Amino acid sequence: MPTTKRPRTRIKDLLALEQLPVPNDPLVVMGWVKTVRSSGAVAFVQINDGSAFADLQIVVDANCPDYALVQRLTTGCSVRVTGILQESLGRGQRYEILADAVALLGDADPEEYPLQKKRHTLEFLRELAHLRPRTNTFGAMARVRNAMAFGIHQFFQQRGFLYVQTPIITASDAEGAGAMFRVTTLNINDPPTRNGGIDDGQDFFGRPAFLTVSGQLEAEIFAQSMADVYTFGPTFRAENSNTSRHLAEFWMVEPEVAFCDLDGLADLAEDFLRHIFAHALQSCPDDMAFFNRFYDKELIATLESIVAADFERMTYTEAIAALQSSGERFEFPVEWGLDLQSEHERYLTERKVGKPVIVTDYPSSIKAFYMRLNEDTPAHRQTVRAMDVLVPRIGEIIGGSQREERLNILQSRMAEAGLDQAPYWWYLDLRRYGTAPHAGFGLGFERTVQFATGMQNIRDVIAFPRTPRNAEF
RNA sequence: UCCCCCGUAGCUCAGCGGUAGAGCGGGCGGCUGUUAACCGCUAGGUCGUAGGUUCGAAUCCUACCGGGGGAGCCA
Repeated sequence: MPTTKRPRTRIKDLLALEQLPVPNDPLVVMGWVKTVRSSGAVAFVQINDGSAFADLQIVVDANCPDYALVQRLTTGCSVRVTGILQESLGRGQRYEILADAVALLGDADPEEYPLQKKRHTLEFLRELAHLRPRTNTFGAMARVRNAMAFGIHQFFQQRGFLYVQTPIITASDAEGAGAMFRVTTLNINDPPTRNGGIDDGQDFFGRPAFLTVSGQLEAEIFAQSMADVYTFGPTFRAENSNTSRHLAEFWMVEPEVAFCDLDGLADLAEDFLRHIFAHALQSCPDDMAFFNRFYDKELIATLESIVAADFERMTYTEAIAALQSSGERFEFPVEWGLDLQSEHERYLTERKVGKPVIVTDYPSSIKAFYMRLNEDTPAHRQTVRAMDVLVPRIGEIIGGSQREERLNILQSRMAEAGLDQAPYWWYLDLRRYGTAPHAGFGLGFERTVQFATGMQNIRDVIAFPRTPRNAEF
């Protein structure tokens, strides 16, 4: 087998060339075969290396010593190709490679290889999480997801935010944000007992430990010293949720900002979403065009309008009034004090205003203890400085609040919620020593990728989805 | 967790009480600077699993398993 010292050229870089290179020396490209069209005179092999949405067409004529080999290539094989870049004689692509040599790196038995050169259902591909990145959809998804993750860091870094890594294993519970996964080294078949129960003192940490449901409380610690911080990492919910919008393991972005109130936080959330959508559109135009064509014809227009326009803002009280006067018939009741249901959120963002909506100042009774209590509200209509960012089709994409920085009010709110203050001693200390106004939000990364790609099911925007009874890969 | 729908060839589906079908994909052959090429031939199935009803079950009933959609919870 011939070898070469020449480095591999990425398909993306070849296709981006303004003109043919001078001198036009032989290049080496490597990738996986998408499709082969062969004949008695000439064969065409389309390969993809993941660097770009587009495939590269390899032309192999009878002069090529590997012509016979190419006749046997099938979808899924990996190959190394040496050849000259030329303007394509056919339509459908600008450049192609005229092959001098083709080497088979890895075979893929066509009788067994499950991916065909045609569309598969997303449900089928979920069973093939190890091969689906080779498809157009999941290659595009991987690149857009990567671009959005980069855009998130870029947004915060440009604004001087500090990226902090909060723990994945935690002993605290962020106010029952959801059922938690227990982490233990105890022998679950024969755990040590004490006083009739499991002796947690003998567990690894000397106490019960869990996978985190949120990095918020730890991010607040850093906001109370570094002022502008964000986290971006995995979080875990052991809820038995079987929907197209929930995962047991998902990634969350959580900025936490000192000396910031809810209005400032809403501004930040709006700028943030606009930045990452603009970044996805700008850095992955081919992938976004693909999603627009095959998954949501309105996708690019919707994202561009979000990038261009201000979000609508209304208070919870205004939202309730709007719902009550809408003339719509809702399945769930609309009444001040009740939480907004999915159907209500979707009405507001899809029908009422037709763009993202930020709803603020929810009743304190339906929100978490750490959200800042509004002054000047009647006792029976107490509200907190909370906000939800609602977007069409997904519903809630961001939830956040200004935090309660006043120690006495925070303590009374915890008491109302029936929370034991002892485990939160450090959280309360932040209010005892140099407390400062601050605010933060959480953004579900997969839901944001869902929104940006038009993918209907959250299991198709993460490489290895974790859902109830599903952790194969 | 609740409600509804669906499990038939490698994939996508039809068949809905009476001898298991199509398209695509695969194999073989042909043809062509082709574009998820095209043309011909061909192989391929314990009809999700286990019970039940029936002379007879892919088809009707029950349970379980798996998948999907919606709801709740939320991000």
